Amino acid sequence: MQQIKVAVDAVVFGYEPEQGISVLLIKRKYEPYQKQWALPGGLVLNEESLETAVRRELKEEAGITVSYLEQLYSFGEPDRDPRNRVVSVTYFGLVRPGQHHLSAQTDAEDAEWFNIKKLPKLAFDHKEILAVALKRLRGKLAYEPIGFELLDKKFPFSDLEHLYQILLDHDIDRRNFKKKIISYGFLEELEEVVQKKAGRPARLYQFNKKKYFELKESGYNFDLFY
Amino acid sequence: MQQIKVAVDAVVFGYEPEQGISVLLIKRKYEPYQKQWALPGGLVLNEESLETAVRRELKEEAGITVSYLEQLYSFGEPDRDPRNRVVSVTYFGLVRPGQHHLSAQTDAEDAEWFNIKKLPKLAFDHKEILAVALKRLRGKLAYEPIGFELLDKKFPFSDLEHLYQILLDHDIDRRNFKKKIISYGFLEELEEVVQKKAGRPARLYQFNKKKYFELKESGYNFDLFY
DNA sequence: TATATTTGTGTATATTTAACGCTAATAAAA
DNA sequence: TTTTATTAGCGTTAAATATACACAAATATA
Repeated sequence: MQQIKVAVDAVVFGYEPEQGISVLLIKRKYEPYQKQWALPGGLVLNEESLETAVRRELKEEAGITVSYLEQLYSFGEPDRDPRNRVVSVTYFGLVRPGQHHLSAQTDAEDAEWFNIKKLPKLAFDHKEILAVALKRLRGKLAYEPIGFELLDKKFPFSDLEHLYQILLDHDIDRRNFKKKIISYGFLEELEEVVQKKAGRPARLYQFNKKKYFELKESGYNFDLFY
Repeated sequence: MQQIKVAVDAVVFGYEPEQGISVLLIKRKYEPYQKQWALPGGLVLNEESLETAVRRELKEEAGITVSYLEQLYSFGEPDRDPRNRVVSVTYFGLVRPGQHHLSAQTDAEDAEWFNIKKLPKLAFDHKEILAVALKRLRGKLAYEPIGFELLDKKFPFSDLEHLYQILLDHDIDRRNFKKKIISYGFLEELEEVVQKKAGRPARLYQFNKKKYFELKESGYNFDLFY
């Protein structure tokens, strides 16, 4: 008789120009790893799909709705949970800054954003899961315009620049970067401008998903290593 | 009380210059979908890791050992198995031609290679799983030298050419292709030659994993769309 | 009013990719 | 044994793409 439970866990990233990239963690209310930080997640209900389970947990534990969600990897080592065997199907999510605020926790004692460079000790094998998620984030950024899911719907070009700089962890040439992104043709320049601090006001841009999918269908291949 | 079972399934591809790309299928011995073709796989034992489970099933059902294995995706829709809910963690495998021969079936009535262009009707949601695997195969081929896992250890260059041609489904320029592959520097040209049918004998090459990983570490990025 | 800060923009050079066809070596057929 | 068919092996040029690089415009702040 098989004695294995199925859970889902989510690695949700957020970004703000001021703070950089953060990941959503919850503080566990119960044993094991009581009061330690962990990825949001939990057991899958008998009748719900895996994705539904993740979205439900994110809502319950942190009151959050993601703008992007995809399956990441499944972790199933026999001893990854000290209680009993649990296979966890993990998901990779992104939220926009406007959705950043956290609330409504049930199973969790607390939910907070942690900068990915200042992480606490994590429960279970969640450190490993997070490492896989970060690798996916960096990888995807290079060949899919996933970065837009981390920005507001309308954003100044410099936000995008900055996002790539910190994710790729090196400076980029502003002119060449803009040239390349613009050449893909899935960004719309708006009339509006925004004033952040000092300096010249910046035009706002928005991502056009429809155009992106058209390009993708026609076999275009996005490529932003740099 | 959670009532979900955990299974593994494998999509294993093989390649032979004559036949092209094939996938390994087994004929089911028992209900449901009795006598239909399906992907090899089965329930995970309580104490074994997921990967161990896949390798065990491949051995039991088809007597095969893969040269490459990685996790593909997890399928968990509540109704994907008519008996009870089963979450399947699927794997993506490749075998070399020398390992192609099949044998030793227990749960399976039969095991056979099917050309990916001439597939039978499949049990469960296995058609969908296969589609994801094919997408992965084509995708990976373009940015990782995974093709070598489908060839013999020593192979003439034309085998590699041919493999890419049928996978990418269009002609490639032989000269440019060779130039590009050679430029990566992870192929070794051997003294040996081989005579296939008519025509000039071909030099044999072999893949040098060590050099490949060195290149990869140093941040090289393989790229073979074309 | 001067200074600091951020946005916005073009060109020249180097590198990479793409297009292209003939000769060499062998087996098979005449 | 000669001819024919088949596959392997190889270099150059043109086009496209990527890279390096610096100053002016618009605003807030001192």
